Amino acid sequence: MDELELIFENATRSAIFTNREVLRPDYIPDQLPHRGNEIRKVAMVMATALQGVRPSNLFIYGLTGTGKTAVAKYVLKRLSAKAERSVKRVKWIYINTRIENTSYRVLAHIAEGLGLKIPFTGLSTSEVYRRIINRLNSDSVILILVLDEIDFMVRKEGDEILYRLSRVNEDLSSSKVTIVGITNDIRFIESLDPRVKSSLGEEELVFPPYNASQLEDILSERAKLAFRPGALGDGVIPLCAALAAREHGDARRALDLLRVAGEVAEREGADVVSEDHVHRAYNELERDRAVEVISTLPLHSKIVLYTIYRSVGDTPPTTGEVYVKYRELCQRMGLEPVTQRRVSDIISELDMLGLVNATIINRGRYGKTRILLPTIQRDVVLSALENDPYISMF
DNA sequence: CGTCCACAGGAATGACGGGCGG
DNA sequence: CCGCCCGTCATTCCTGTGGACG
Repeated sequence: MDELELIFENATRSAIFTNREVLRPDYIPDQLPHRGNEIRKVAMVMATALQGVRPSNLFIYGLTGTGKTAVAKYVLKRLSAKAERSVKRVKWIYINTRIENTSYRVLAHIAEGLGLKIPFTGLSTSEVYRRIINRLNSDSVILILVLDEIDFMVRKEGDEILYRLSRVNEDLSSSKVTIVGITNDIRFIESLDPRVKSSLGEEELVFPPYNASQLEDILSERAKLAFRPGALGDGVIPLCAALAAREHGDARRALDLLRVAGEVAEREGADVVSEDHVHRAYNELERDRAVEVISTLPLHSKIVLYTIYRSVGDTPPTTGEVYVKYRELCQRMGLEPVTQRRVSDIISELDMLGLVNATIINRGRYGKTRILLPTIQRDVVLSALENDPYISMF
């Protein structure tokens, strides 16, 4: 066997995985462990469609990786399968408004889902809306619209499409439309126009985060499909679950961790995934995330981040101290520094991105400030910053 | 017990570049 | 293609605040 043949063989035949696709975030399993209550609730709300009655609009809230999307898709898939054998026709369209992030694209997506041909530009949004209405009126169907990550669209476009969609039934005679909104931002609901809020939230459902033992069940379930028998070390799944549980019980993170751990093991030619592989996978994921986030930061945010991480070892700096160092650095780099007010906002942004930990403290006579603690390994941050041509010049 | 520190963080406004509808 | 709008980064001016100090 020649060298290339060997490489290709190794790529196709894994000592670790039988099917790694089932560990990817967009995979929808047949079983959704520990979401029985949620599945039942969604199903009960949606079931009226089978009697030809419009289901109530539903609002689903829950942190990332709590199974919101998976449950919604799962129930609706089952529902439409059941409906094929009933009198009333039920149709559902899934839209991720983080991707279809303008009202035009959302409407165009709906129109396409109804079998209409819509150019990606050229029509006004009201024209697309009109065509959707016409189509629905010439048909008799219960249409369930799933708007995932609905907060993204509203942040960008305002809630006027939601208002329009929530009242679409007033323009319809034979067909009916139900809206299922999904978000992980709880404050988002409060920011809505009260009319939209009451209409969209006819039914509400909160998805609690998974705890460590529930994550273990989810991982075990998938691992059966993903890994070769015996390819997983004993402590691997509990460890992945524990690490992910620490980060708000995010099942997606847990699955990523398990998959990457498998890939790390595979890369080194091990035939069993060990706990050590999990730790390395954890670092790798954290590193990737940090590099990704840091590389897209504006220049001055990078400089502020740099001053915070450079001073590790001394006592944790306050906003004022960081600002002084930041100004020095700007001068050395020949850049105009931004104001302290702006740096204050930059620090808040870095805090929200999880790149630093900013805690407000009151030192009485010595004022109120924030102390900045690093949250990530220093070399990860510094090497990510090196990628910036400006910064690497020092 | 009132001051006053060292900022937090809200509001208004502006420069700038990119995308979109007409 | 052009004007307009919108998001982002930034400034200016501002009011708010917990508690050590005198």
